[in-house]
Amino acid sequence: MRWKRRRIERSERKWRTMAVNEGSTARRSGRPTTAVLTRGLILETALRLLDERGESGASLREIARELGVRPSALYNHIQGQDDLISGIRELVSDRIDVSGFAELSWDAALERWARSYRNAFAAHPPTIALLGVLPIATGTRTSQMYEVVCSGLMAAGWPEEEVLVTVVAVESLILGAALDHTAPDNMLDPGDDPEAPTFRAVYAAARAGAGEARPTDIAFDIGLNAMLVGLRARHLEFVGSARAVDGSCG
Amino acid sequence: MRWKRRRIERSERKWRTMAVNEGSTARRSGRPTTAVLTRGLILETALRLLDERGESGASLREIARELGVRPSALYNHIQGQDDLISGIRELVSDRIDVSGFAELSWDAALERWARSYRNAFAAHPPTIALLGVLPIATGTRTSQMYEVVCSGLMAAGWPEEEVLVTVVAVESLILGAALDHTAPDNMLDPGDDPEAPTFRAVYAAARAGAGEARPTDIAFDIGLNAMLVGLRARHLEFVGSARAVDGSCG
DNA sequence: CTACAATAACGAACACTGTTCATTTATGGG
DNA sequence: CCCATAAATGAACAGTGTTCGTTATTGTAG
Repeated sequence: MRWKRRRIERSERKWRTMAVNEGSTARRSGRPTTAVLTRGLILETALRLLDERGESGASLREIARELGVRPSALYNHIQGQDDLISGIRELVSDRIDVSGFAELSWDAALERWARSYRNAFAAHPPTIALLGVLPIATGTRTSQMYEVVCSGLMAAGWPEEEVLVTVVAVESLILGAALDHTAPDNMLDPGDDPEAPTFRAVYAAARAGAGEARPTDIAFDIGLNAMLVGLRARHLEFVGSARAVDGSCG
Repeated sequence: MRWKRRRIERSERKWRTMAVNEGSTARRSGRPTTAVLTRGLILETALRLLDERGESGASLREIARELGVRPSALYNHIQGQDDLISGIRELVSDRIDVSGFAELSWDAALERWARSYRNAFAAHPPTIALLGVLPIATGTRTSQMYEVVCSGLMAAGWPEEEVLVTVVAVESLILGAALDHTAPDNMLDPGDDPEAPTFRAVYAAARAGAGEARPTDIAFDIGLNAMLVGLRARHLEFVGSARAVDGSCG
């Protein structure tokens, strides 16, 4: 006990000496008494900066500055940039709602899942492109999400070899829509291009028809509904169409 | 004339002096006799490097090196990186096939357009994410593409305020699918995750069921077909369903 | 109680990136 | 014939991710 105190006293003396030279937030070299960083803290900070400042605002140096730490300190808790991105993706994936598969019909569940999926990533634009490319680690919550979705479709009678491609198809629409949601509202603005009169008229009509809502949201609605109509029709081919067709042409 | 010649002779002497010190491909300062760069040449080189070496291989410095030029020389022909990306997008957009709208029914034309659209960008992965975010310049060939597609849908009887959102909906699927096409084949591989048995079974079945084809291609087929089914149904609501329904229940 | 390994921070350096600017040289129009 | 303009170089700047050596603290085994 006494020895420990003595060591601490020595440290405090040194620290006081540094504190004179540096600002109050500066930290001298060596392991700090109480840990400053955590993998979780780094990931949450990264995601927050991503939201607040956009893609460029979440560099390792920015994250380090926000945490009051030198960039190299981050490497004690994360492998590197790829690892950081994977972690962020897990954070975002956590917000995807798969509860519908336990309560609703397969198509209603798929719709709820798709909407929350899109919203989760639309809220964090820079992660979209990254998500599509990096392999998902096994044993993660992302893996668990796919498990629930696939189980739901299987239980509803979809054939085994058809389930995954169907999920991927819907996922493509979701990610594309999330990407579109990221874009500025005037991305497709044809301006006064004289060689694109129809495009111009159609663009104006879309903006007017949308009213309060953003066109990109309406587009996702239309796309998702259209795809669900098509999938329901396809589902009938597998599950037996007898009951569904009966009565349609009474 | 004499003045000119004398200047040239001086230049040549200097050049010979340089040539001793440097390799044969080195170029001294000052405007070269025959221009080395062109905006078009830069864009094509960039796209080629993008394909050959992936996203990271097409930095300004890499492009400059490939062209035997210093990075700063590029700025005489392009505004900067954003301008470079816009130019590349135009190059890729050029390969999208809109010929169907002059020959086929609206849905068949939309399908042809969608397939070539996806293929064009799937061939150049890194441009996908960029495309979704940057505004398109007016008066470009991209703008012209939208003109043709929108005109086609208008002519088929789609209501004016519905055309653009419908196009955007299909485009979302296309870009999402192109993004998915980029990902490695084993991206969704659940490995031997014991907590995801259905996911594993479904993954194995999808790979087996696909045979030669890539699952990502099948997923796009399913998604596009499903969406077209839904859009045809929606189209009937606008164009009047009398003729189409007649005979379906004879 | 004390050595000692592991941990977690700093700080300097490296190899990149996009971009700007002054300089040098060549071309083409008044 | 001259001079503005164009097109290249080369040096510099601020930024990036990453690695490495150093330093100080902690936990643990002898």
